[in-house]
Amino acid sequence: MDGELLPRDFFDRPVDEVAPSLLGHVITHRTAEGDVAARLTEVEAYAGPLDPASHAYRGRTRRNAVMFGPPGHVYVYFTYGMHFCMNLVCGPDGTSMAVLLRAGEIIAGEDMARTRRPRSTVRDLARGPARLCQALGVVREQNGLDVCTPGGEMTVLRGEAADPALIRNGPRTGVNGAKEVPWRFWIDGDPTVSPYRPHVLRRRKKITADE
DNA sequence: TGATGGATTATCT
DNA sequence: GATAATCCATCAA
Repeated sequence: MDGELLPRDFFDRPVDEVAPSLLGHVITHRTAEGDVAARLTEVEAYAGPLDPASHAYRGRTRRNAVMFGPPGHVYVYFTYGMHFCMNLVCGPDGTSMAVLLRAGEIIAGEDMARTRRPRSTVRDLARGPARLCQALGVVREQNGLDVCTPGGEMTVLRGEAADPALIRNGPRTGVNGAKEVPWRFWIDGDPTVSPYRPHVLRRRKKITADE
C-alpha cells in the first residue's frame, strides 16, 4: 500500500475530535498473502478513566496497556470468546483514549478479504468491528503496532475525509455504561455502516444437575 | 476459585 | 426476533 500516512499529531488530540475526523480515511494491513485496505465509515470514541464504557476505566492492565502508551498505535482486544476488535490510540502518552473502528468499505485486497470471510457479501465484508478485523486479518498478534511508520505492517492513509454535512453521531453500540454519551460517529447513508443494536444481557445457560 | 458479563456475529424461527 | 458459540477480564468470597 502506498499513500500519505496520517501524521502522529492527527491522533494526539482529544478522542471525540479524532473519531469523526477519521471517517473517510483508510486503514491498511499488509501480510505475506497480500494487502487489504478499508475506508472507515463508522467509529466510536472511548475516553479512558473517566468513561465507564472504556476498557481503561479501571486503570491499566495487561490487556489495555497499549491504550496508555503513545498515540497512533493499534489496541486489539478479544471479546465474546471468538472475536477481535481494533482501536486506534489517541491523546498524549500516558492518557488512555482510543477510537474503536466499527466498520469500513474494503477498497483494496477484496479477494483476500473474501478469502477470510467466504460467506460474506461484499457489503458485509467489514460491516461491524469484528468483521472489519477479520477482513483485514487483524488478531492478537497485531496489538500494539504503530500505524504512523511508513512501510509499517499497518498504516492509516489519508483518504477523502467525509463530508462534515454527512457525519452523524449517536449513542455507542452495545455498551452498558454511559449509554447516553453520543460518541458513535458514522457517514450517513453509507451501506457499510453497521446496524445499531442496544446493549442486551445474555441469558446464561442453565446448569442442569444431571445430563 | 467460581460466577458473571461482555465495545459480536451467524444462524436459526 | 432470539439464541448459541465460547475465551477472558473482573469481582466477590
